[in-house]
Amino acid sequence: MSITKPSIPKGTRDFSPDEMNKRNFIFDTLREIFKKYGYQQIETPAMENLSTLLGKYGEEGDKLLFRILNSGNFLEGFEPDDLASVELNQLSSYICEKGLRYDLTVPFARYVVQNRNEITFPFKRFQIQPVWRADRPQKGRYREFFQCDVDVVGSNSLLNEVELIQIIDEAFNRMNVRTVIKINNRKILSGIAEYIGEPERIVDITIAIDKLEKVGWERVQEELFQRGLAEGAINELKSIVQVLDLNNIEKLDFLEKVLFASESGLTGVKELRTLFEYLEILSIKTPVEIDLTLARGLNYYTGAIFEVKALDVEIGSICGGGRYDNLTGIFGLPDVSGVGISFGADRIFDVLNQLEGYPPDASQSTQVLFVNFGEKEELYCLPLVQKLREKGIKAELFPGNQKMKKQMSYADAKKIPFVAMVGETEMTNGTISLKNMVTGEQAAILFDELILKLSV
RNA sequence: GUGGAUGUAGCUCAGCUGGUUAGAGCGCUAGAUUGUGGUUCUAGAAGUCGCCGGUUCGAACCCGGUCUUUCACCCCA
Repeated sequence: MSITKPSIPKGTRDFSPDEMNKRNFIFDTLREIFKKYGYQQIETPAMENLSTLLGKYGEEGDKLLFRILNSGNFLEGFEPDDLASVELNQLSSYICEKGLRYDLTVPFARYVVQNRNEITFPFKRFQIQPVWRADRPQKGRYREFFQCDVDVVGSNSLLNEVELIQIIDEAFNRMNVRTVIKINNRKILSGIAEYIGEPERIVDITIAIDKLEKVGWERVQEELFQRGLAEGAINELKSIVQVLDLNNIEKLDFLEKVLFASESGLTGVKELRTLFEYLEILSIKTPVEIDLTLARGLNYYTGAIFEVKALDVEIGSICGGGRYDNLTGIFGLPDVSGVGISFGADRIFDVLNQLEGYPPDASQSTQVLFVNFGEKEELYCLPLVQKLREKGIKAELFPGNQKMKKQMSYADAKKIPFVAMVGETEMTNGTISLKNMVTGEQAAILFDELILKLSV
């Protein structure tokens, strides 16, 4: 067997202890907040049956699914000729029956339907797990990344939308990331599609206007035309979408007038009005703005659509979600409405890295290292270290009687703030020589003093 | 899936129009300092120049392919 250069698959990453400290800061913060609002954690398997996954994310999504080759002789019954003639896609459906999860929402829907008899509705759940997409990696985009989902299913109340905005607000404030929450409503988009006389083309319309901010109206117009929309409809669309300068209430007033003939459009406007009424009595620090160009890729949103953008870093959205009225319907449980958002932990990680917005102690691990001077000293220090740990102090005894220099360097490399030295002299005196690794000061103190010094 | 860039020591990068033993800084190891890290000084180890093939007397350098990383498009956290 030849030695191969160690490597990891495209689009995946290792995380060092230092990076894990930072990532855990994100996960811990989110988990704590989710729990505070009454959400319960679940996990689902990394792999799902392909039948659960396929067709849920559109044609594009199917292509990006990682498929898992069946074990055993998966080619049994195939002749070489068959392999040459059969379509690649078809072939994979014969030899793969499992795939890696693509997001957390669809597995959650599956979970809800499968466990509907055990679940008390409304069901508030959160889920922090990796997902996989066979996408081509680029900036802020990985093949393996973590999503942190919070959803409520089984409740139509707009209170849920409000609560999710509160969660977003609190989360990014705690993480010191300045953001803006963009919000839209699928019903308004439907209303607009009705208004311009193209009610069937809502998907084409939303995909095109989603790019407005990025490429400008000219290009959007072109794309709409290519997608076969009538010129008159495009012009009417323009007059509606380009109300960017208005504030939220003005936008709603405007839409209410324009969409008077569309029942769904008016419902959407009303929903947003209610939402803003609630938001007003809560002190939300993050700006929330209505963005009619916000459409998002997934087709299953039916009401509110959210997206959160970092203000100080160019990285796309770091959190997104919306309401989906009938997600569980495809698994045989109709009329269960859900609303949820997903925090993109890896992008938040990238943002925090660029802003250096971690709390200063986020990388500190061990508080005190005991230098190992030999066998007698080991026996003397071991119980001391144990006592410190019982007090909740992170302590370690260097494994092995290595050169002092080596042991000190170890403490230095690990950024351990204190080194305790107990040799013959200290054992006789019953003291500990404690060195502060930041200031370089050193003093002989008693063990009880050490405990006091390290307890916070 | 389409198009562009990239790959040289553990890391960040030099390396002239192709020319003989491929360099630096940081890091690492050892010593100065056998109970003191981080600073300083001295010495040392370390590279199939991503991989495969081609052109050439000669390739890190030119050409083709392939893989990696990265940027944009599509799409998306």
